[in-house]
Amino acid sequence: MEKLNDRAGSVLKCLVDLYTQDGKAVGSKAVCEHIAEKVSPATIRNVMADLEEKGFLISPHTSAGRVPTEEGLRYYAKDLITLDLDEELKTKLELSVNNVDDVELAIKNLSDTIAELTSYTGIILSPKKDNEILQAINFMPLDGERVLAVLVAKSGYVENRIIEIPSAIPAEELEKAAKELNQVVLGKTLEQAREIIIASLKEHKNTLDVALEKVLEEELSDSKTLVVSGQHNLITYPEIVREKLKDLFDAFEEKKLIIGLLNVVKQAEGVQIFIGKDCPLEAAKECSMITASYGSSNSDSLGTIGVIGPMRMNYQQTVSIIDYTAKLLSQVIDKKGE
Amino acid sequence: MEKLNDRAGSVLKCLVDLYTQDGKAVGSKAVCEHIAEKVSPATIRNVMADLEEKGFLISPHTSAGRVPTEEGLRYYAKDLITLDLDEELKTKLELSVNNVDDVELAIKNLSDTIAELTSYTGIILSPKKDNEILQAINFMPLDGERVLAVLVAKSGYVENRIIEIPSAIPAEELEKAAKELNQVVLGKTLEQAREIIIASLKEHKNTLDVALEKVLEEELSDSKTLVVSGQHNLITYPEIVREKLKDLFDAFEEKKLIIGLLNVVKQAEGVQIFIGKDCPLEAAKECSMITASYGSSNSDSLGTIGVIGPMRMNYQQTVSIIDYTAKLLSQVIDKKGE
DNA sequence: ATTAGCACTCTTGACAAGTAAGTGCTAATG
DNA sequence: CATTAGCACTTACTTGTCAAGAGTGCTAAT
Repeated sequence: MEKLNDRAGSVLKCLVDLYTQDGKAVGSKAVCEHIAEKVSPATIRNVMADLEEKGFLISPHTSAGRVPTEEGLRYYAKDLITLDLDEELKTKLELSVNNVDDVELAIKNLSDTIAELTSYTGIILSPKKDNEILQAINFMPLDGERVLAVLVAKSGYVENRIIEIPSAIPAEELEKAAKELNQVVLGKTLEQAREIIIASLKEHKNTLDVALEKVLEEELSDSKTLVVSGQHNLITYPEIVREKLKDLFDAFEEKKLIIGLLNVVKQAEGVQIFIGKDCPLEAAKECSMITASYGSSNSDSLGTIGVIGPMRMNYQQTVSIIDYTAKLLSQVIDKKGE
Repeated sequence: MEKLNDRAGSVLKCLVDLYTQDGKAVGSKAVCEHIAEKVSPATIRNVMADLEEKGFLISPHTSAGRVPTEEGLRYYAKDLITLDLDEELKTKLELSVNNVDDVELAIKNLSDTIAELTSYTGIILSPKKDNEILQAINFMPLDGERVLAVLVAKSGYVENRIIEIPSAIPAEELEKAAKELNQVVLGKTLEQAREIIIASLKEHKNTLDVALEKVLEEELSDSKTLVVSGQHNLITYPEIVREKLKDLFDAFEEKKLIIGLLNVVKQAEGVQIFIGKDCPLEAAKECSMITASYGSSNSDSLGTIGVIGPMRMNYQQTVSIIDYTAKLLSQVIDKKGE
């Protein structure tokens, strides 16, 4: 993609900034009034004609000013914004994870805050639990045929499963089993723990281990959760027609869809920007999506954080927020992992 | 409210049925074509004029047919529908709680199914946990300053809390405490358990009890949860303007609002119908809401189940569904309580 | 009591004319 | 030579008018 000269850049930036405010086409006069350079509307018009030539702008009709194309927005988002976040916003983001030592809760809070700050929809995919470090494991007998298994990870994440067992196991037996298991499995990741249990299982057939293996398996298969905040914000943007809105909300409900999508996305480093048809989610083909990966620096267990909003998004601010939040969340997780 | 004669009733019923299909005003000819009685449009017109006189109908303008007023809908919902549910729908509802012995999950499934069957928004407020029967209680030491308390209720409901304790407590001590507590507290309701613990606390100051009391208190204050399903269905109805839609979604997000509202509502027995301005929720003043209480027959621990949809709702079917579901859910809970 | 017929009212869509907004082009300017 | 003022041109938006269509209320006939 060729580089625009300074003036063309300023005009495009100014036009996009104006356009994103209300989604209406903007004319040369309006740009002239808001641009730093002291030039006349006629000059702006010449530049705008060039930009249209290049495919960055388009006029809905001859007397309607111009609207950035997806291509134009892409150039804008790539080359014309600077990462720079208001101190106030930084503080708000930090506050939402302050004194929170449960990662799940931190994620929920951040997602909410992102939605609030951007007025778009915040989504956070939590990282796989495979690499969570087991801190404690315990069994509680409930009745003859059911045992509650409690797994606590170092991150504060707690999971319980009720396990059906074929025959009653006395409480002492259970305690012994738990203690033995603790010896072997503590400090390992869930993934490692699983392997160990499966191995030990092969040696001496133990009813409890069979059951526990099942627990861990479920754990791993269902190991990602998605938090979505502020969906209702999208209702505000009239250019998202009701039908598309419905599709989007359906997608949010059908979390699997989004999880799949974010898995595709998470490979890359840094902030990724998807504009219009770039969006890997069918329902968002007329929206934009900004994502970033986060995660502990010493593990490959990554999650993804993102925002979905209208195509006329405030890219500058949103990208900054996503960038900052991804780093913040990584810190939170790092701190827990210590 | 005076009673309408048979013919007026038929006309009102037929008109409302037609109206609810697409929300357009309906004329005498349309009614004539769908009503069982063999009468001419002119006759229908006379009846409609009467109904308008009584305040049940209104014409948007002289040549537009008629639309039921809120009053008209109220009469319709009260006197002109019969509780009668398709076997197929019954089966679908039953299937969604079949083989589900976790009450929380049953509630979620039912809410989803209601939303799916009605195309409106399903809401279920779960009953207070006060009357849940404790089946087991246990403590797991995590590190020097934190203990995980696990409470299991007979219903399968599990709650964990991480408790911060001022000074380390040895594992044996914890086990002993748990065992003692189990002796005293098992089989009691959460509410009773709380009282017992507070009492025992007064006798011998025990660090653990202090912490545990806090757990139970949180439990009680935050003892209701709200499940909302199929919000996106409301997007379909164009008469719900975007602004109202936003208000509604805001309300769903702000669950407290709805919880408060459903608390107000739950006094009554049987199905309650709120039409338009009857709705106790500000954002739903132009919608309708149908609710019913449910709960174990041998306790006063009630929850509420409901649907929010457009004013031109299929009252007949929706009321039947809510009625049936409330009974179904009560059964599920009764069965668990055994 | 019911109904056919008809005049009346009001919305809707189409069309025309006038207005406003914004453009592209040309010629003048520093 | 880049910039700009000026102007003709294009197009959407608005307003007004008109005809068609839908539905009503009323009256007179059955």
